[in-house]
Amino acid sequence: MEGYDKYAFEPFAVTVDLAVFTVRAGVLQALLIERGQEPFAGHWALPGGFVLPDESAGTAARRELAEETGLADVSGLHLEQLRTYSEPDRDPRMRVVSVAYTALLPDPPEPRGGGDAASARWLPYDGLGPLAFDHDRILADAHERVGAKLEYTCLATAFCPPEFTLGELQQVYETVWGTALDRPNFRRKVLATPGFVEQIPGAARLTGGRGKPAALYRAGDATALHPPLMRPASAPSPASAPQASPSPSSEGRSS
Amino acid sequence: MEGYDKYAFEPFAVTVDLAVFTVRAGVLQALLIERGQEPFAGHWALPGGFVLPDESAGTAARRELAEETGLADVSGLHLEQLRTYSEPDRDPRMRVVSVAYTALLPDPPEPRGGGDAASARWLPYDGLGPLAFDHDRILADAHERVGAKLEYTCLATAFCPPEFTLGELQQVYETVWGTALDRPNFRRKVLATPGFVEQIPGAARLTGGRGKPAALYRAGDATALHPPLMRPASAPSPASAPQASPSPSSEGRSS
DNA sequence: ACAAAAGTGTTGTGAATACACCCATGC
DNA sequence: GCATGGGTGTATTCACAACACTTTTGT
Repeated sequence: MEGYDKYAFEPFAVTVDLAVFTVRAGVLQALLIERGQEPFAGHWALPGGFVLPDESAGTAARRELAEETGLADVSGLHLEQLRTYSEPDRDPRMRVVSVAYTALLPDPPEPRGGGDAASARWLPYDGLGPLAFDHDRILADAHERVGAKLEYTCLATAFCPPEFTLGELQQVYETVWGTALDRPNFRRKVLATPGFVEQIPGAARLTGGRGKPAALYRAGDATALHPPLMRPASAPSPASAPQASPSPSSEGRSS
Repeated sequence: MEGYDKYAFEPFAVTVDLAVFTVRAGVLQALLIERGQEPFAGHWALPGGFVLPDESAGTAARRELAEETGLADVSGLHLEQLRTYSEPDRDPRMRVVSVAYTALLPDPPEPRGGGDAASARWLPYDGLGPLAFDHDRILADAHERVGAKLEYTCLATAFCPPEFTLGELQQVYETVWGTALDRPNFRRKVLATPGFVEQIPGAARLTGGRGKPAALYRAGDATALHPPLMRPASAPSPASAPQASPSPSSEGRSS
């Protein structure tokens, strides 16, 4: 490995895989595509695709997100690099190194993207069967990361439409964490954090059809939560985040 | 991008870059190598190298770490994936996608690795001149990440030798964060977290040559800090961690 | 009237801060 | 003795959890 002979090695393919989440009706859902061909024909897989020669992985991820969701404007969506999966045997066909990204969207349209996706669908995160490649692990890593970031960032608003109620924001937390939160305390905490949300003066909206109309809020410009909004100590908590060595990994091609 | 023609695209090189930190005498230091050839001849760069065809990026990172530090046993060291840098123009020679790793070590030997490193040295993190490629950014990202993880994990012990005093542990925090901490409170916080450290019964050691001998501790088996040990609100705090799009990136070849 | 959902108030407990103070050692 | 660093105690402040209660809507 001295010089820079481009063809010194078997080439590596570099791809992106997308773990796209949304919260709909109190259920955490992930965007998945059904594979039409081997390997893993018939299995669900994460959307993704090759990084093109002149784009960065981040650019490729946003391009794939647009193709896969069919959304016209994907520029405002939250998209964040998760980690890279590079086990040599991730993909039986060839050596594929995949940079995984996590995306969060509000009120998703049914996909059927304009892109090449065979059949893209939103499926509930809980109770997913085994996915193709190591996509189970990627999706689980993404879920863990999103759950953790809700604690110390204002990320939750990325799941919400431009105008939302505090109840809806709370439901994001409860859905991602899988725990119930105390409404008065949640409310105080959110409002006490400057820049997390800003109230829209006159606006209000009914949420469940019944009950008092709720005030509407917009996402603020803050990005961090100080102090954090910690989830109640319940689960044994994975806690030791992504390690270096033991990282299975795989990738999915959508086209 | 339909099939799987291995040579459909200009090949991507996949490399690892290492941001290796240590704390010596209250100074945060990074392991860097001096580049002997263009591009960036004479500049300092992160150690790193190609991922070989049959190894994962994590395996490659640990191999490079051993080569670069010259340490016989590198298996116990903390090594963790940071993120991947993939801007198309990172390296002027060809398309290089680099998976960056962060490593932490205690009381480092002077490098001069058995490896191929031209001239590897520990340099103080503060006041580093511009590094080769986008290694400035990688190193800054790594520093930010380590600082953040000290808050909510037991990572600090990775900077310490097998037996250490609480004063030394505190110095790790102070050095990485660049802030002073209250000793009594730090002590209570650490001891109140079960599994963070465990005292070695009879042992004690002088630290500064003067003063009362300090009790010795070993790293415990805990991995998370609940509740976290937050750094005093001071710096504007980058807070919004790695985003997707704006990620310059580069790589360094050591051989 | 009742249910459902938003919103407010209060109170007790625990944690973090900011100190003051004592102990052991080298010089 | 004094400087240096380890170790203990304590009071104030702050944040949070828990829960009772009021308000506004639809049925």
